[in-house]
Amino acid sequence: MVVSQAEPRTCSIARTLEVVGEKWALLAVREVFLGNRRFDEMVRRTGAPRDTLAARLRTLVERGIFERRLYSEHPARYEYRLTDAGRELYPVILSLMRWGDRHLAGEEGPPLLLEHSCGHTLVAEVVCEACREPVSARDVRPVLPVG
Amino acid sequence: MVVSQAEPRTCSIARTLEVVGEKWALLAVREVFLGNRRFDEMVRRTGAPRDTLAARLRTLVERGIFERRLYSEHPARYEYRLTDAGRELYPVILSLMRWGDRHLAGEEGPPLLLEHSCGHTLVAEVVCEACREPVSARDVRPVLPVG
DNA sequence: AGTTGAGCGTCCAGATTTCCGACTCAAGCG
DNA sequence: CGCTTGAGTCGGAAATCTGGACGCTCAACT
Repeated sequence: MVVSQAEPRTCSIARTLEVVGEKWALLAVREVFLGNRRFDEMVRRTGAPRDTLAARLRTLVERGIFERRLYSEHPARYEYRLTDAGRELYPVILSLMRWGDRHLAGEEGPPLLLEHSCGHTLVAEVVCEACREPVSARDVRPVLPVG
Repeated sequence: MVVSQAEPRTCSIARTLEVVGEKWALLAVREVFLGNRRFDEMVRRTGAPRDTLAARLRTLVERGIFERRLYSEHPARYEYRLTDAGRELYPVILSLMRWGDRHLAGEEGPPLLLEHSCGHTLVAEVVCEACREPVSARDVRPVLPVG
């Protein structure tokens, strides 16, 4: 009897979204990538409600995306820094940004540019690590891991 | 008077998240990339509540990510297909998946593998379109567009 | 000394979303 | 006829999000 196991898949996409898929989470991550590590600054730049952002930062610290670091004693002040795992979210941020640049930027073009150390404006592209070719959905076939 | 315009930025990341950032949206997109274009199938594979998924599909169609296409008259049945814009979300999906594979897969490894047409298992990497080098956050500097 | 302001939150009440199970409706199957 | 499949809708409970007010500590101004 072949059971067509149609239970919800818990793929890596779903798992990742459980960590950073809540509202405002990725915008908080964006701000830290842009160098704004402080609560008030993040509130201003993201537009998130203070309460919501506070909650989000708490869970992102718990989940190992941010580290809460004391940067001033006395008025005890903390800033949020990316952990290594957090830093590896950069491709996610770049892909989202790229899509928005292409599909949602008005005539004025993208509202933010990134300059790569090679001297060019960064345009992010996803390639296959093995052959270095750009990847499009039609070149890819899903395979169940041997288990 | 220098006004430190700290109003919420509407960057491309925020804009993109407004389109696909709601709960279940990207999982619906994932399913269609995996070839499951039908409502019931998506419900089963994602685990989303039926009504939430129905709402999500509606907005994703409105926003030009999916096309709702009749595949059977009489019992009128529709399936959801990616538009060109939707197909370009592939890098987002791949980046999320990659992060999950690295940081959230248990001992059994990733729950799903992708085979690239080059013959290797796909490992997605983000490179700078200009110099083809892998991009890391520290090689990048934000620049405000001349306006 | 008193006031203002920055920085970093918490608290609360109300609005929105999400969730879940049950239900509908229209075929097609045996 | 009664069961199954496909694609939803409905209603009420639960969770999440929101905006505004408030608290606290310190530093700087008047």
